[in-house]
Amino acid sequence: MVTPLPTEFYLQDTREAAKKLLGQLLVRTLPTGETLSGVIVETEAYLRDDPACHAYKGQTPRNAMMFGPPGQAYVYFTYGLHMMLNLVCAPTGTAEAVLIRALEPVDGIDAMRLNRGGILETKQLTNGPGKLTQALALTRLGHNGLSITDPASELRVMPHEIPPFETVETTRIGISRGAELPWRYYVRGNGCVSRK
DNA sequence: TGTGCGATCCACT
DNA sequence: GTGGATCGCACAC
Repeated sequence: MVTPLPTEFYLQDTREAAKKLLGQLLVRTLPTGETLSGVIVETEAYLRDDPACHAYKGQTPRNAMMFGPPGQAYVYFTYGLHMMLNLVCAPTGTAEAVLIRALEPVDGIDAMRLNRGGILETKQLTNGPGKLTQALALTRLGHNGLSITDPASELRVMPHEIPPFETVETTRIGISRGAELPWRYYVRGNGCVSRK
């Protein structure tokens, strides 16, 4: 029986966790019992004292989940349209997280295509943070605060092996403050990465 | 109580 | 390559 990555994984340095999450398997179980999954191929780290971090200015009802224990999902809504999936890292109260930006679909590709509402190439299903939450049917009300370490959880990160790959470190996307910090990581050459 | 803007995506040029 | 959609939150008044 394979178990999810343990809570301890999320207690290491958040940038290290962001790097090591590349190649791991994000698994989503639907209420129907159907399983959707994808390999994590792109992440970004958001740290305390990081001006781009939602928690930079202190705790609010919106970002409260980031201040909670590590190993749970922080799902939030932005641009009036999109959901973002983050994994909370560092000890309770620290408020650091890893943004999951892209997946390579593995299981449940037909269901993902339905959730995305169109005939799309497989790599188009989850090659962006707003797209992958839609493909996996993640919502703020339903999944914010969900454990990702509990084997019975609807959403969890499973240890996974993929062929050796090169990790690219670069600057983060879509932010104005702290934009110069090289805390975005992706699998070089993977077609599902959101943007070069 | 009002206003500005954001860790984006997609259609259209 | 560019701009519109669209809404919750933070902060100013």
